[in-house]
Amino acid sequence: MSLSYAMLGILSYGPMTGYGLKKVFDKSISQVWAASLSQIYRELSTLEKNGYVSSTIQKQEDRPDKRIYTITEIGKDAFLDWLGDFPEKLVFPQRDEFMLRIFFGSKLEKEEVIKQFERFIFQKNQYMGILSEIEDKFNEGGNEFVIGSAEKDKLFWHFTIKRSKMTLKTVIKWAEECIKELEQYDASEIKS
Amino acid sequence: MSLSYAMLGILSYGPMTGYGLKKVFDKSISQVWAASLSQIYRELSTLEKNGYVSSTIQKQEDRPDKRIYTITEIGKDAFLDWLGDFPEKLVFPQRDEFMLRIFFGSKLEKEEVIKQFERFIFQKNQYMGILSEIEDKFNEGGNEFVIGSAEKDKLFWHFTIKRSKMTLKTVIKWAEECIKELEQYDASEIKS
DNA sequence: AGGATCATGTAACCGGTTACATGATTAC
DNA sequence: GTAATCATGTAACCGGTTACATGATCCT
Repeated sequence: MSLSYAMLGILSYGPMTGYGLKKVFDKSISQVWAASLSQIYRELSTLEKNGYVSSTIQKQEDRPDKRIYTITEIGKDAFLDWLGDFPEKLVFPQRDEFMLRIFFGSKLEKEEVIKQFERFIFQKNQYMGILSEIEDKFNEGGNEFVIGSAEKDKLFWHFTIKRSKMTLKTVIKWAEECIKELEQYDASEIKS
Repeated sequence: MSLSYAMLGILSYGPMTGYGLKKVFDKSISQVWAASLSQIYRELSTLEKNGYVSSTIQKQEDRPDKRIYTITEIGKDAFLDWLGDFPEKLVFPQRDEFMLRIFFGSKLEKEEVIKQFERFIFQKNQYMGILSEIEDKFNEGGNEFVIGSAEKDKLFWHFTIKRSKMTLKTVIKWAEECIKELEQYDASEIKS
């Protein structure tokens, strides 16, 4: 399962609590793999049951006790096996609710569809801004929760952000062109 | 649930069997929303239970009997409601196994990573070819299972294909640039 | 002879989401 | 005072995947 390998990958940089893992997900990997806290805790207990991680409890007086997880040798091996074993086929699941609605767009008024394309563009632009901020902080070296401070780690992290930005730019362009095509189509309809 | 609306959307073009729905999914909507047969049958029975579709059995001698589903007025209303009610936030789930591996790419040999990028490019190019074929057939007007033969239906179908092609082109470019950056990084490493 | 197509379903499993439960401390 | 942060979990639900079951006809 991918979630478990994502977690093992993070733990390969150092021991951490479940709560800490969640932060790393949110601040860096979530671009690529998202996880909820309940999922993380559930998965940690099965990882421990299978011997991929071990845990120790650290008592704290002012805060709740921490359960700190450490990756085992077996866990490291499993992670590296998974990493080296790229899947033969990369069938990315195609389920996009926005696209599904566009597919049936002929059943809506043209104005309504254009409004939705514009909303789409607005939100994608917004997300582009957020991404740029994340990237800036990262380049300044500020973000403590981006694991791996080595230059090579940063290169790969940059690759993931780069892909998000490139595809964002593309889908925005796509939506703009769709609006144009819709308007042209409409104009030709009225003439004929 | 999106699957049910996808099915209602297809049935709004005309009555169909579960098996027929599967074909429409595979030949056109699967770009945007995929479905398996077992899912379709399960969903059809709940749709019928809730009064969104009704069914009649058509006896056949040489083939198994057909259960033909027809969308009801309630079903049509529900579909149009859903279609008009675009979601406020389009948070597309970010879970991509390939990207997850790239994220941890610093733990692999450079050559290994490049090999994976090249495999990625190869497969995306292959898929681009398939898409173009689908598009050509569609433009010739050949594909019987693309629902809705009206010009306006075609326009929206074209939008979905267009998006797939544009994003494919972009991710291929992304992977090519990553390879270049990896090689440049490696060269600078050796010098220093 | 063997696989694809037509045609319908059931059951188990797996992983992601949401809700529930608890409770102190700190920052605005 | 109230929201966020720290910290850990459990339970139910929901939807997607995989496997199982059946069986005729058509194409190579």
